[in-house]
Amino acid sequence: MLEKTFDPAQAEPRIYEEWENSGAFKCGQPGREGADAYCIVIPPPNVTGSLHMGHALNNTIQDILVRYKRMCGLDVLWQPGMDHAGIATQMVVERQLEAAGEPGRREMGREAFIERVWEWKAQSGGTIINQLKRLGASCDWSRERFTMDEGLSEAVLKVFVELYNDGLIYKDKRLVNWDPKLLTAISDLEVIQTETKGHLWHFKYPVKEEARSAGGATGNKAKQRFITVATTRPETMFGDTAVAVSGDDPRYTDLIGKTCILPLVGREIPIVADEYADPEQGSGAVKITPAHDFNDFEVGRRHNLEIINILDEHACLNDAVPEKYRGLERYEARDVVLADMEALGLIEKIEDHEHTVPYGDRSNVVIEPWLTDQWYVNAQELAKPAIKAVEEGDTAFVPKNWDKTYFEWMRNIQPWCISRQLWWGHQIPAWYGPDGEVFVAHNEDEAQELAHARYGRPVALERDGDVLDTWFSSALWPFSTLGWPHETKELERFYPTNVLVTGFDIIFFWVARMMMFGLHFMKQVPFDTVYIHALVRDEKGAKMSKSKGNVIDPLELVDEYGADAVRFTLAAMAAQGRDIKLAKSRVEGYRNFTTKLWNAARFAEMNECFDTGGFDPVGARETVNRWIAGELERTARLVTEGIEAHRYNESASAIYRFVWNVYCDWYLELVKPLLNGDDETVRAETKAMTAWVLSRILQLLHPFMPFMTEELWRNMGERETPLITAPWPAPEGLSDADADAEMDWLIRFVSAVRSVRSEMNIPAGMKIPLVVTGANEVTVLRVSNQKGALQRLARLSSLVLAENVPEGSVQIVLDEATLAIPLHGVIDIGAETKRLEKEIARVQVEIGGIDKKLANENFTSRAPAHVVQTQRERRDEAAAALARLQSALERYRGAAG
RNA sequence: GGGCGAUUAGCUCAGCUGGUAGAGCACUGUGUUCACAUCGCAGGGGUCACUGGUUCAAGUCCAGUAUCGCCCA
Repeated sequence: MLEKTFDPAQAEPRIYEEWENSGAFKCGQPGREGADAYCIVIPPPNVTGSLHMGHALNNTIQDILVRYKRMCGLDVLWQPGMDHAGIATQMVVERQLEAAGEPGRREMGREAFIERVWEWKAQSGGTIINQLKRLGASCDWSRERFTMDEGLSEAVLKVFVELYNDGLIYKDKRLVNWDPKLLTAISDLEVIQTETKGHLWHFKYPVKEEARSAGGATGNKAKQRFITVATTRPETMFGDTAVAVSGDDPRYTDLIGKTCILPLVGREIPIVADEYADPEQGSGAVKITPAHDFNDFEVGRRHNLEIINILDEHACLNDAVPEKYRGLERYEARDVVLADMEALGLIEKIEDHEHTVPYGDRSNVVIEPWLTDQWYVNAQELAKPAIKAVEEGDTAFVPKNWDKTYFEWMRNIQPWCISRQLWWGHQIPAWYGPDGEVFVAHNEDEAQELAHARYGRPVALERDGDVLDTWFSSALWPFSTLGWPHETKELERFYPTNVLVTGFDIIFFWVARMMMFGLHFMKQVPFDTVYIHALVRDEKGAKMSKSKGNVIDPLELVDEYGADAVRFTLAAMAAQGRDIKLAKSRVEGYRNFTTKLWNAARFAEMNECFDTGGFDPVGARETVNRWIAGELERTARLVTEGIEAHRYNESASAIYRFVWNVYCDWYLELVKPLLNGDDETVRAETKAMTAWVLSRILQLLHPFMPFMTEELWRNMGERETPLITAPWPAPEGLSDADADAEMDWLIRFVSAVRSVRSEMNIPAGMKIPLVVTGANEVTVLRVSNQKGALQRLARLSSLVLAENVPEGSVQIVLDEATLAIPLHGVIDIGAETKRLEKEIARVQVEIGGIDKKLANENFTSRAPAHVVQTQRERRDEAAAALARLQSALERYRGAAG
């Protein structure tokens, strides 16, 4: 016997273990050698990460696809793994060392530190993997990969060396986003631009050519001309090498080409005309600090300006500034500069000013644009085929409009800085000779060979200490995890993969880079489809983040409602193109749905409806059975189409409606008498159909709620295979229009009677007589066929056919017939009259509307014939109903009068 | 500044290619034999942000306005 309720906490781990032990998650299952392959690579979560709602949605969608395709008979690989998250991981371990009072990273040295990171990973890394399992993710864990694994590292080496040899990786001195706390370069995408209230300081720089006359020490200051520059970063003035003004700005035209004297420093710097200076902004003149501002760097390049780096790696002033200021931290320096400028009377004014300040997303300190030597990938070159592939549809975004975001970024792509000043990661395979010459090779021996060839003798080589950006290795994920650079059978079989499922915020991070490297090294796109799902937000629509403290922990929801309910909720809310604002009440509602299914199964069990196999629904005789088979098949089609089109919410709502509003609300109620009846043939067929439909429900629901469906599958039939590897329902041509029409009529009949009962406050327990009048042949037949069901569901004491409506009856118009409920003395004629009048008014409005349409020449001539036809039919039906309602009303009036 | 998107029932949201406005939750009334009170039955609630346009027909297509959100600079 099934327990009274399903206990997810007890059942889910047990079922998951059984799946895993059975090998069902693995690709290459016996019997599927000849089947089509289907592959999804997981967007690798971070080894330090833990499951948040975004992961829950992302992996639920992948698991739905994977389970569905597995049931369709494909050879499925869901390739799992994690990336090594250079900065994040290094920070975690460093913090751990600090907390334990142990020597820091630099004290213990590189090798020992990296050993500690591996230890950390073994002990506490990858908690997210177990969290994914709790969600039911059916990844092939036997193939789990990590970006720092030997195989993936081999791929990284090969890629680096090849791209270097092809000239697509190079070393360059450029401005990077420098994190002065973590002491490494970081990517644009790791920089958070934050709106900040600051100031705009207006500094007066004296113009050399218009200085006061020599010798006038005390001054005829009025004669001295100044140019006023506005800046948000006074402390960078030591690095100024020009002042820029707009060439169209009449205030400054005469100054272009002249020079000014940089206060505090005394350096002469040119005044140049450049479009970057905006006459509307500040004073219209800007100081140019090419070494410390990305825009200024470009201006400097255009005017061939000197680039003076004034900061060290900690963002303290270096020896390039006057002695007084050396060693000052950038914000200390700011205060000193302001004080000194003030003392010189060179501050014209100070305005409040809102501007964006870059912060490191990990360190949360202000990022400094800093001039350094770094390794770069020529992303512009690699982007070309990646852009083309999407333009030509080799890879398609779903929903489509995301390709705009992709194109926008790819077409404006900057050189990709891939070196990081960290220890945890793939160390760059570059060795330097005594003269600084670089040798890029797969290993030191090979580098030595190259060096030997150059120097003609063995020399000491020093390896580049930097490591590669984590995304460099993540970019190889779709093929490195399949065994590349080795020609494995998995690589052959599963590349290109089918779909990448991810959030839009990841388009730049992974999608773009995977596309570039996939195309370059495999000559094929890494995936046919990129499905971009919604972002999960909190109830108010804010992005969930740790700092905001509005995070809903998916595992808490799983504890509370079960994994099935959480998954179903996410699927049901995963409509395309919209964010998900998650409310707990939705999860609760879908938990109730799982309970409903459980109870339906218990009902089936109590009535000995077991799926013993071998039942052919095509041969069913009973109308109700033929009907439910057709309804099931229509639902199966909707569910299938929904998944195929990535419209998971449509699949979810189709199966939800079928299970609850069709199977439970009507079918099970209708078959109760049959299951308890005397007709053994009917009974056997109904038992079989009840069980068969339940099995189909379990199959269709399995991708969405795998645990409960698997549990019921085992308990509700004799099975050849666990549900996870059971086949997906295929269409069998089960629709029967006559059965559908009859059941539709029955449902309307029962609903109408119930409605009237409720309106008239007829006690639920009270059975009432009902007389059908004006019935045509079909209705006469249906009444006879469905008499038991009608009496039971409408709670009728008797059901008869008659010529005339008995006096004092409640009357219900149903198609051509009028249902009369004779209740002498019970009914309130006045209330009934009102009810009918209201109904009449409603129908009249409807008819009026249709008549207006049909009277319109343009409508009848221009609208498609079938639309016009539908309107005519609707009008006829409404008119017939109106006539019957009116005659019903007449009878009351007769009775009252 | 550039781009994307949203505005539909009290709340959270569906509504694909134009053709009778839907769901869940909440609310109201009511509970009959043993699947289910995590439930059943019945019900109330919407000038689909606004203004124009296209069309026989607009929540749906187009333009503009307002408000809100996100991404990029």
